[in-house]
Amino acid sequence: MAAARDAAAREATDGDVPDGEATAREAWRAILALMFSGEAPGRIHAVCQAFDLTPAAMKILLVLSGGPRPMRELLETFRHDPSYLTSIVDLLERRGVARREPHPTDRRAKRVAMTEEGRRVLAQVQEMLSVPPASVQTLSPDEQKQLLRLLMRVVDAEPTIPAAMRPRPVIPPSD
Amino acid sequence: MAAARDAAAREATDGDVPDGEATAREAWRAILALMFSGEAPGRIHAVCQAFDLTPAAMKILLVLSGGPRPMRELLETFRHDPSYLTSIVDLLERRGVARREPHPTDRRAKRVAMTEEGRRVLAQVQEMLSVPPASVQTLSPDEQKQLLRLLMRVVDAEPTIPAAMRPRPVIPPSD
DNA sequence: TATTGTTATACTCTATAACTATA
DNA sequence: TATAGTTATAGAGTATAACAATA
Repeated sequence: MAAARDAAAREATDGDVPDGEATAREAWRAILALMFSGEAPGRIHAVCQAFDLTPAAMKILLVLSGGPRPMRELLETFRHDPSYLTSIVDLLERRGVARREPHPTDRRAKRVAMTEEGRRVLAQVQEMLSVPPASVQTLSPDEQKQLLRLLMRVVDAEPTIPAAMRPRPVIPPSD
Repeated sequence: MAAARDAAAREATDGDVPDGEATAREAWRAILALMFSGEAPGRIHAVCQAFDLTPAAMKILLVLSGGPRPMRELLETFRHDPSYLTSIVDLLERRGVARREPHPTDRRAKRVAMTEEGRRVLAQVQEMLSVPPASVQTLSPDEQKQLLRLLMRVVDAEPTIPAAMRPRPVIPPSD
């Protein structure tokens, strides 16, 4: 822990960061700023409240949209404590959005599957979360397309992002 | 609360969203995905642990970089409960990164100011947070510049983002 | 013996209610 | 009487330790 801090201190004091990395860093800082301070934190909070789910439970729900998952796999994905995952799945079951089912081959294990109610809730959660902050509309339609194109490339390079969370290309209206 | 859910349900079921908004929405979803599931959550957690600060305390520190702030103003900015702000400032004082000082004109009020140690810690925190996920390097240097340019425009349109969190333009090396 | 998951418990983060001091 | 901030306390959210069942 002290080691990490020392490394940071070293880099923070001498300013000769390669230029290529500097651009990526500033872009990343922009993304952090948008998530940390704009309308985002309040809205995520509001969505969780509206559906009586914790942020952790909501993220699990997003992953379950891809199909039933053994608890073991969810643990690897989220790096939670096993007992905490138990409580999250308990909550999801109480809300009726997911249920435990026996693992087909390993009788020790259980799988977690999304219910029909879960699909309905997920659709609404995603709808509420997806509303962009007004500041994005500062960009022209063309610039917005540019931004989406670049961000999709970045997201595509992140293997751990569940399919339901990935942006989809916008198809121009057919009429 | 039920009203918000109903509105979401309505939008989630009929798919005729205006195309311009659809692009902004997908771009925003990409940003959410990067923050929710990539390397980001673990790293934010790690930084807070490394400096023994809570996420809330770290955000206050970022704001204080702009100068001393009355607690009242911090409450407006973060919409926390007053008693919770008290405990956050207590923590910042215990860590030696900020201190309370009397308000110059209103003897009821107090201002919170960053210490020299606070400036050192802030520099290291920002250094650690600013490391972009590897996926950003998927983009060419030119594309990274494009991305930064677009994101800076969006961030500039968000008035509540503190100066210390805003991305800075990358100046090409002078040699 | 190792692995999957649960129970019981404790710790951290955040909010609510009642209070003190100043305006 | 209203406002700035604190204390005491309660409630979520998350982790640690000991355990039961299956492999």
